[in-house]
Amino acid sequence: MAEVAALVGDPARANILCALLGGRALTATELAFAAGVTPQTTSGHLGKLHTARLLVLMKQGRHRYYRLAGPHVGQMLESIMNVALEGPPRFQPKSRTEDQLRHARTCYDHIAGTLGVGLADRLIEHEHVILGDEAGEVTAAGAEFLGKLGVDLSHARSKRRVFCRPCLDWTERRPHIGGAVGAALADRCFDLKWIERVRDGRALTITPAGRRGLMESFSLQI
Amino acid sequence: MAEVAALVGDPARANILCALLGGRALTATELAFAAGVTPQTTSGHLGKLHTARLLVLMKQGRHRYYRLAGPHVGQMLESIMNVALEGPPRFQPKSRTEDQLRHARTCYDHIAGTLGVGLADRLIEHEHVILGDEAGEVTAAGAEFLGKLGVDLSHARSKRRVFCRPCLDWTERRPHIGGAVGAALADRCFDLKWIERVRDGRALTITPAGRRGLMESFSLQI
DNA sequence: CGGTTGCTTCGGCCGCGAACGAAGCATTGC
DNA sequence: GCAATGCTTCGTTCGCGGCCGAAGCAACCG
Repeated sequence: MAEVAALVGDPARANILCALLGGRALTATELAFAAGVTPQTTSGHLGKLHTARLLVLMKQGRHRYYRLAGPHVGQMLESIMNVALEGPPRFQPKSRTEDQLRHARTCYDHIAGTLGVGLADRLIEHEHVILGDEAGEVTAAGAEFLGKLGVDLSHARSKRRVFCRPCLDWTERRPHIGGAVGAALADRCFDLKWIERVRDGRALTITPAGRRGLMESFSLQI
Repeated sequence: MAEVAALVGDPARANILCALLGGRALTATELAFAAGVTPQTTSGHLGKLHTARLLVLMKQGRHRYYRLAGPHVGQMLESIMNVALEGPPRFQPKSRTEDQLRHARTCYDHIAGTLGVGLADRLIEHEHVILGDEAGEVTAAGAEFLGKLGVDLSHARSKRRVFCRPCLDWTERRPHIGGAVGAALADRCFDLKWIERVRDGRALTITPAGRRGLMESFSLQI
């Protein structure tokens, strides 16, 4: 157990894992950039994370794509973040990308940040979703609403993962929607080109079409 | 975030935190024994864990009692253990206390191990409790059953914490019952003297009275 | 008051491991 | 074929941090 924690406990590796919280598989070089160290150092870190089975590897040509080994790893990282937030206030320089992250980002595979919390608020307000402390459910009205939006709920329901759960947002400190429903909603937003990924990181931008769509469907002013 | 993980990443500190997962407040010397290092080294570790607010301190005479700062810390530790279990199989020597832990132990404030999973199984089997992946609920029949046993559910319900949730058992690899319900049930078992703590650790022994009671109330053969 | 116990602070030793430079393999492209 | 790119392995340096011995406080006890 200490070994796993020690792996996350190194700043470079923590950066790597956070970058992978975006949910996408990234190459070793991209991760080297994210970690802020040279490729050869990164390679060592990736090797350790891989043999400890925190990451899985996909070889493709001369690229090596690394992904988190599964949701349990993401959940662990989130819980560590939560504890870190309860800690003494830390000095953290504000930056451009930091603001973007606060605004909208992916959280493993669903939407977080101001946008994620806003979506959750609207869905709860209209009783499309009921969100408890540890789990949530989509109402009949919510299923219809999301269905009209084009979100594939039946596919989400068939998956072997938790259908709907709250996920504590580390910037807003309020829950957004995770689980299969959160992932399906995020997928649909990508398909509709409402949101787009920024470079290699977790940050998202809302497109003009997204601005319109969110206003029409969710009455959400960005 | 890396700082928090690094704190857990040291073997001595990991031992301290695991010992405190028992839910009780322990003195610095007891924790030194649990960690396997000298008191002065332990003191340094406790200082760090305290300033990082993973632990809280209660001074009582010349003793200093340390406790986990809250359920979020316990939850983090559990999630790290879960990931550690998914990792490559580790060589772990079997010991007497290890067996005791597998058999019955506290998990922060509720019952885990063979006993904890057995209790959960029986409650689910009789539809006294419904347990999902991320949350659970006590049925009307279950409330009556637990009430007759003397478990104070109304008090548990009034608390500001999650009422009933599954907690993945790291030895049995199946869920037992956590949350306020799990804590209330454990409290009652202590009151009835069905179970007793072993020394300073998390391990529990089942008393002869407990053996009878568990058989009569839960048809649980130990 | 000493004496004991519980815990912390100080100082110095030592080892692990993170970091990078350089070189070694693969894969792709011209 | 040669060169470029992507990534890893090797070897070395070096600094952080865990560890303990000794000493310093603080609280109880006679």
